[in-house]
Amino acid sequence: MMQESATETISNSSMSQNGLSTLCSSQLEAGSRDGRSSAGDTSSEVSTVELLHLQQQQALQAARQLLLQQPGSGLKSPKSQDKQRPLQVPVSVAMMSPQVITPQQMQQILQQQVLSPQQLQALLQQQQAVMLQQQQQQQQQLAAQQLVFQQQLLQMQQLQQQQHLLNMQRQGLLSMPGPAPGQAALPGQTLPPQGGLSPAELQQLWKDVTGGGGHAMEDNGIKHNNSTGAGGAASPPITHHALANGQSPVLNHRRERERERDRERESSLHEENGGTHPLYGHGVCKWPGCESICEDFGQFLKHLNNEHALDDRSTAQCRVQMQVVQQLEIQLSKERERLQAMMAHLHMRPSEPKSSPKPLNLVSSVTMSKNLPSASPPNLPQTPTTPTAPITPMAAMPQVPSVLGGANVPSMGAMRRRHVDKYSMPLSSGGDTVFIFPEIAPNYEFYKNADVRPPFTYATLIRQAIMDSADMQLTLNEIYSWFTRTFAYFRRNAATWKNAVRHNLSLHKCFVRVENVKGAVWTVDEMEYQKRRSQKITGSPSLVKNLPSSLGYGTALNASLQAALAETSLPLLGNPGLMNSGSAGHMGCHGLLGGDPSGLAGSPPGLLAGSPPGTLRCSPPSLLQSAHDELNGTLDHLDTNGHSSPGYSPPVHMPQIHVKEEPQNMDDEDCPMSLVTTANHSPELEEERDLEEGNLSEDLE
DNA sequence: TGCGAGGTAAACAGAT
DNA sequence: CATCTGTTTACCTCGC
Repeated sequence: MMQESATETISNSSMSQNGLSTLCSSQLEAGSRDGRSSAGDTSSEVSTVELLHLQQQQALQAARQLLLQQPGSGLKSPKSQDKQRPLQVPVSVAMMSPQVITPQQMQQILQQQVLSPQQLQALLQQQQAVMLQQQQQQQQQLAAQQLVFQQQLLQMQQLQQQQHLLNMQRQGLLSMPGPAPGQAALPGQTLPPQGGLSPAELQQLWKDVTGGGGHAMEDNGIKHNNSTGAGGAASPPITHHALANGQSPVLNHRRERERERDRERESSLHEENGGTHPLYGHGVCKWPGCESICEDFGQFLKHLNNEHALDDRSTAQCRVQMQVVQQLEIQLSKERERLQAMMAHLHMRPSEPKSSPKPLNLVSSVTMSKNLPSASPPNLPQTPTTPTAPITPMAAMPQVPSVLGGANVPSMGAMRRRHVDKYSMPLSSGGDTVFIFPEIAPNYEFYKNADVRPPFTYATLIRQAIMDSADMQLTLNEIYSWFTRTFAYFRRNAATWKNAVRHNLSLHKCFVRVENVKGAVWTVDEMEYQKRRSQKITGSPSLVKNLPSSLGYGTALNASLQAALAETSLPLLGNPGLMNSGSAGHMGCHGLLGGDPSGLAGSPPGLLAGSPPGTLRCSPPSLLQSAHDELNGTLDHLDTNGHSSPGYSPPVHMPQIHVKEEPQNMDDEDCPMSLVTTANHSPELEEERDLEEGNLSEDLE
């Protein structure tokens, strides 16, 4: 819930517009059929959706027929695709059914594009013909005026959508991590399970596009598209967005022109912006996959114009980015649906009526009533530290009323967001921060960019920081840097939270100060930490008492139990061997279907309930799904003594080994959670003006 | 109601 | 002397 809420709030606007646009498209089609639908006619939603599906099926059929007529066409069945001649199917599928496109297909599309432009054109024409035929058969009257009106409306909304999408991209909200070695996709970019691209795959796509893949591009559709002149080079030959819905190519062309105008306008706006550019930060070009160093803004502009001009490669990169965004949007819609269902189940007010798209709202109507952020998505990364309009921290937190309370309100004083912390489990992966939050894991980027207080205790964060370091030890200043680097929230009020950090370091025995050559460093006494944690758990009678009934998110799923789960994997994190950032989004798939978390007696099924068995997948996991799955996987790794399966070795830095003090509870610690590795060196963070200086470079080492 | 956990503020001392 | 680091105490809210 937590995660869903945050994700929703981040991209709500985009999704809403997209959804509206899609709906409008459907209605447009329907309107041409029965001539009765209108933009505000919600009663036609079902039928139009069905019609859309029908049209997609028909278009798919047409594409298959066309391809089957071609010699060497490899379309026999979806299973018949092999890697030698894979593209015919992917292209057709990609155009007609975006949600079933597989990563391989996408890659093939981008890399090879076996279909010639003529074939594509023929395919489109045939698709259009089939659609028209279908319409003629079923349609008795055509309300021409309505059609025109709806087309206009559609264009408007398409325009808005594109604008917003571009904004989001440019603001880095949906930024694609560069292909830096060891860098993996962000949790927030985990892609949907329904055949979407995994972050790693998208990463590969970027590499392909930015690297050798560009040549393949030039040899295929894009170049041809340029020659056609329609929309210029920025118009991809296969506009996944446009064609995905099986809509008329004519309409798509129009949209492409609209987008082109949009891009131009945006570009000019940025150029007038005077030294700031969403693609430029900290002397580095933030164009996906670039990261070229630019001394100043002028040089950046030069670089941008030279290296990222309106050419085939840039177009392809832009297209991939669009794919990323679209996948995220699809995922967001699904997560939103799930959230709605969950909230409905819990008798909570739905955050938003699904049928009423709204601009980005970081504040859930369920719990938040103040500090309403006026920031739209584009503002989000730019104003994480804006004190006047802080993003209400708990807005993205779990929809548990007692937990939420506007922890970011400065006047709260000692008011706690007590258990919020326990819903989460920060993990680390040697170098790159890895957060596995059952509820908010995908929002790592969110916390990184938004002025939202992380729902973790200082102790947890400090431990995370230390475990995140290469040698499991940090100086105080490095801990500070980690805080500021990882959470936008800690880029202000430094005196307050730094004092709290010091206070916690001194207060908790689990933090051990070690005199080093360079000075004092802080380490984590893992046993002490676990001891403290287990005391928390065992000290809560309700934990055991409520175990049988903890089947949901209700009170039975109490804080103690959640704390046990939340911190389950913490000990593991320091093991660099477990951290393979390259497999982000895929790890944690092992043994996830085991189901019975016997090692954690009474583990909250409610927390795991979001994973219907049929929906579990290894690649790519959905945002929330992965968290749930990973939690399952963690539990599966437990034996009955609460010890984890092989893979965890105690941190060698541990100053003392406490053999005693075995956790009495069904200890769940030392269980590997799935490791969603995130790129942790986003330049956006460093843009914060009050960001603590220094130490940023040391992270890059 | 009491207790413990956690957050915040502050005082203080030693080191740099 | 200022700042940083580290310790300690006090007070607050919250959940149990």
